[in-house]
Amino acid sequence: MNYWLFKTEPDVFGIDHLESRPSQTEMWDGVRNYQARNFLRDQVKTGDLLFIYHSSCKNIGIAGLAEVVQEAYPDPTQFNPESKYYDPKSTTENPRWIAVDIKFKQKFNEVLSLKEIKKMPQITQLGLVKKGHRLSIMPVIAEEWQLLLSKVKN
DNA sequence: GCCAACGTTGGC
DNA sequence: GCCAACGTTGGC
Repeated sequence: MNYWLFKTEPDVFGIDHLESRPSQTEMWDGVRNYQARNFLRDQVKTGDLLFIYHSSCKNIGIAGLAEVVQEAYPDPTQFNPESKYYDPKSTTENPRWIAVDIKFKQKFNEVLSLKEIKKMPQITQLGLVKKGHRLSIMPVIAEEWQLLLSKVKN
């Protein structure tokens, strides 16, 4: 089993939206970056756990926990001309983009802020603390996952 | 709103 | 296949 961090803008879709969805489950679509796509396609598996990370907002950081309940399938938005994620070069025979379904597990009482995470000397692998860190889907190694979880105030 | 750091595109 | 131009991301 693997651990992940999924980025999202809470003004658009955050941990609260996920919690209030039917079955607290949502299709994670719209990923249009090849590296992130490859993670979704090849490594994100049903049963994996992930942090929901809020970016581009007032309270930046890890806001909660979710679980992958359906692994890789073709992202339907790529075939929909009405969607802003429409990709005319993608075909049903050879879909370019991948979605997964995730289910809400927990909302943290306090967001574990990026500032705090950057202050943790043991966190060295996590993409968030690296330069650039623009991936919207990134792996979290088990040691760092446990450490981050232990810092969550609940 | 600024701007650095990336990713993508397209001419050659 | 190179690389300049352009677009996007995302913290600040």
